[in-house]
Amino acid sequence: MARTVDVARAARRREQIVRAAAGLFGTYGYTATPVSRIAAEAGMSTAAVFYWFEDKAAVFRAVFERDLPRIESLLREASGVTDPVEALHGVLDALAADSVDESAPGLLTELFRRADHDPALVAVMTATDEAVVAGLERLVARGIATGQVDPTLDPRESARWTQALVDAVYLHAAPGRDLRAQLRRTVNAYLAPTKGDLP
Amino acid sequence: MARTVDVARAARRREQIVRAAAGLFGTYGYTATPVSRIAAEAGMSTAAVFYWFEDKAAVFRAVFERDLPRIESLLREASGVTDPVEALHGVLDALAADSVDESAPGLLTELFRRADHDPALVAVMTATDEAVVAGLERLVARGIATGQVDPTLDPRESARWTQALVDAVYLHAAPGRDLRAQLRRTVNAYLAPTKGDLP
DNA sequence: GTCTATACTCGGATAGAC
DNA sequence: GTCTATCCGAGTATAGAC
Repeated sequence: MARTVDVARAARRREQIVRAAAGLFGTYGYTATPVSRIAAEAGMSTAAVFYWFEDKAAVFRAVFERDLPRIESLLREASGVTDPVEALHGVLDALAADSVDESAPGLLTELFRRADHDPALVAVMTATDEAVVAGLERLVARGIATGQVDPTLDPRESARWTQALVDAVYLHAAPGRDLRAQLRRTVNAYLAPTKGDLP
Repeated sequence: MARTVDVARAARRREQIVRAAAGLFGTYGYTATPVSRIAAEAGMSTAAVFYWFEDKAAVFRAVFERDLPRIESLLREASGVTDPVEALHGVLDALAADSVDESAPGLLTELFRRADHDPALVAVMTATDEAVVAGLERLVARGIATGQVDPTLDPRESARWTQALVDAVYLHAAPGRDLRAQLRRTVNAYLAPTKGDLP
C-alpha cells in the first residue's frame, strides 16, 4: 500500500500548533487571533492547521486537553513519593508552573469566555478538574493518615479548595510575579494541624 | 420652578435596576440578558432603564460601582478595631459575603469577559482593587507591629495575595458551599508566624 | 445575502413641586 | 397653573446568526 501514518510526526505537528495557539490566544484573545496567525507562528499553512484539527475551537480545546495526561502522570509520580505533603507540594508546583507564562491570566479568562460557546470544552475542563481533585484528595487523606495534616479537615473539600488556590495563582499572576511561593506557604499552613492559636 | 429631582427616588430606582441586573447577568451572562428582561424584573419599561443609565454597559458597571463605597466604609470600621487580625477577618468576611449568592461565580467570570470591551469597567475595578489592597495592607502591617503576623511577610504582597484568595472564593462558590470558613482558616494560617515546621 | 434579536431613540403623557 | 422629572409605547437601526 502506501505510507503509513507517522504517529510521532502527528504528535509533533499538533504540539507545534497548540504551543503557538496557546501564546496567541492568551495574549490577543480567541476571536482576535486568526488561524492564519497560528499557522504562521507554527511554521505551516492555514490549511495544514485544519488538516490536524477539526476547526478553530478544537485547537483551543487542545490547549487544555494536554493537561489531563500530564496531570495523570504527575499524580502517578506523586503516589510514589513517601511524604504525602511533600508530594502534594510537588503536584501544586507543577500545576502552577505555567502561571509564570505571561499569557497565562489571559488564557484563563479566555477559557471562561469560550466555555459558554463550546460544551466540548466544558467536558475537557470537567474531566481535568475531576482528576486533579481526586488526586489531591488522595494526598490529603494520606497526609491525615501520617498526622501531617489536620484530621478535622475533609479531604475532598480541602482538595477542592486547594485547586481553587491554584486558579487564584493563574488569575493573579503577572510578569515578574511568581505566586508559587505564596501558594506553597498558604497550602502548607492551611493543612497543618492547628495549634490552638485561633481566636 | 417645577418638580425637583428626587435624589432618594433616583437611588431607589437605580438600585432596583442594578439588583435585577446583577442576578440576571450572573445567571445568564451579559449578552444573553436583554435590557427588556432587566426592566421587567425591576418592574419598569425598557425606556426607563435607559433614562437612569447611559447604556447597557453602564448598568453592568453599576453592579460593581456599588462596591467601592461599601468597601471604604468597611475599612473605616476596621481601622477602629483594636485587634488588626480580627479586623482583617471581618473585612474578608464582608468582602466574601456576596459569594454565597448563587449567581456570584457567573458574575465574576462575566466581569472578566466584559473587561476587554469596556475600559471604564476596568477603571472601576482598578479603583476598587486598589482600595481593597491598600486597606488590607494597612491591617497586615498593623498585624506585624503587634507580632500577630509573620514579620518576614511583605505587607503589600500579602495583601494582594489575600485579595486573590477572595477572588478564589467567588469563583469557586456554589449553592450550599460557603467557602468563607476555608478563607478564614487559610488567611489565618498564612499570616501566622511560622514555627519552624516548614521542610 | 436575508432575517431576527435587541440596543437604543423619540414624541409624548403624567404628575408632583412650586 | 406651569414647568419639568420621570416614565412609557412605538418605533428605528444595526450587529450578528444563519
